[in-house]
Amino acid sequence: MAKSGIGRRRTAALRDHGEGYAQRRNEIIAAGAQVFRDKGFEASSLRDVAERLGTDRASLYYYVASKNELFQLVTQRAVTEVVVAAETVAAQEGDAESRLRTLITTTMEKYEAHFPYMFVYIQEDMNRIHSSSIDEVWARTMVELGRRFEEALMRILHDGGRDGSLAISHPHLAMNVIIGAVNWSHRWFTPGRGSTSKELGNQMADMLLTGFLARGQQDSSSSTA
Amino acid sequence: MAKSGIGRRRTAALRDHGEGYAQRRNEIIAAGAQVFRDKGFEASSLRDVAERLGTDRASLYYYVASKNELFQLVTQRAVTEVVVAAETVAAQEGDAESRLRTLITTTMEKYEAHFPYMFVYIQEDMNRIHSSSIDEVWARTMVELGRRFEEALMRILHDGGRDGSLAISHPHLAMNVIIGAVNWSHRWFTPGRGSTSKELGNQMADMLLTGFLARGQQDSSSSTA
DNA sequence: ATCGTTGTCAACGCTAACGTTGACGCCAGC
DNA sequence: GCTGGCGTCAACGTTAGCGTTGACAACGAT
Repeated sequence: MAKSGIGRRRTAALRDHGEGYAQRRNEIIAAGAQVFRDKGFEASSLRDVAERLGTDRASLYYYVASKNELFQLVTQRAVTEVVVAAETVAAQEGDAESRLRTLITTTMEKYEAHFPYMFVYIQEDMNRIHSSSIDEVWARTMVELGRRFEEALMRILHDGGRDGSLAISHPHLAMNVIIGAVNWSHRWFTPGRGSTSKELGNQMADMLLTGFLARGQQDSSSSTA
Repeated sequence: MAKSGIGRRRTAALRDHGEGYAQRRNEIIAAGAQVFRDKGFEASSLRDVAERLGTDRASLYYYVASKNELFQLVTQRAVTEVVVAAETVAAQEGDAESRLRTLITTTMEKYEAHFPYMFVYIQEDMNRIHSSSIDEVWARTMVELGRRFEEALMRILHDGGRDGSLAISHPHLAMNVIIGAVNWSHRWFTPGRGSTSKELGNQMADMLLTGFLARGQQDSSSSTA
């Protein structure tokens, strides 16, 4: 609110986007992402971010208005991109099976490409943000993006029923299982260590599509209780 | 450390476990669980807990030494119980398929029985606790429990390869997919709303065992990249 | 009746984080 | 060489949480 001193200068510098200014700003965003990923939003302080860059906390305010804004800058692009990609896949031609596979691999690849930005977002439960210190308006936007991702996935699952490529008795639960499997990667996936996102995505798709049951059995105690 | 005043009295009251004392303490633990679940550990303050109980923050210290201890009390029993249950299932007789199903349903049932205690634990990433304010020794214990759960699951998956009931090309990834699907429930499952944990567990097991692919197809672009 | 225990709470000191201010050294362009 | 913006940083005021202290009112046991 107080457009005083540093606030003015930041706004100005941002407007006439100086050459190296944007670059330094990106360094700060990257450092912020790492800190947020390590400690979570609430436990992170701008002091941590400054230390990681070997600079002073106050210097950050020349580039960023607040911890909240930094969080937004960290997540904004990555999340939007993932959601748009998902919607694109959902709207593609082709049977639902292959679109589901593509959605999973594409999402994993995006998680890798936007590492660790995406995981910062996944870690925070944007649904409970009203009781957190994250900016509320921003949180609503994020929740909305999450909803759109779910919608894209649901569309594929429903299409699968129609085109006969998928057999899904409980679509909403299926959605949560898929999202859970994919998003839980924030606890174990580190780009560069082990398989690539593409490999992992395909293997995950295999598992989710064909199941763990060895072929040549038809069992299934199954169903409700 | 400072065994002064209130600390002494708390220790004493705890030792000669007064009748209503334990009960009031449990109320506080329950309230703590709710607050932790709503806001996450870091964002929660003892002030929040006190307010939820309509009492004063300082009163809590008569029952609980610190926010850290409260967190431990909230998670301790639930997590231990889930892990022990998982190990029991893993050690049971029977083919791997049915044990895997049982592990999933049992876990979901425990999540329901220990709601919201278990979700408080799942929400926090105990692996990054060294950079959080949660007690480090305690965190290690929790990490160890998580490892034991994974171990139990891995045992079942391996057995499935031997007894021929499961076909799993990438066991470790399969483990992460299953755990992800199950644990992600902390974002969408509320006991009493919708299906029961037993129903959900069985449906999830169906999905993971048989996959989403409609039968009568054998496709699979499959595998690595 | 009185005394001690029990549960509570107002108040304190301390720490850490936030966002702001004002000024400093430095290099670029004139 | 002078001047002006640029990036930095020491220092400030403020807020919020922590854990502690000391006392008070209620009540049960003696």
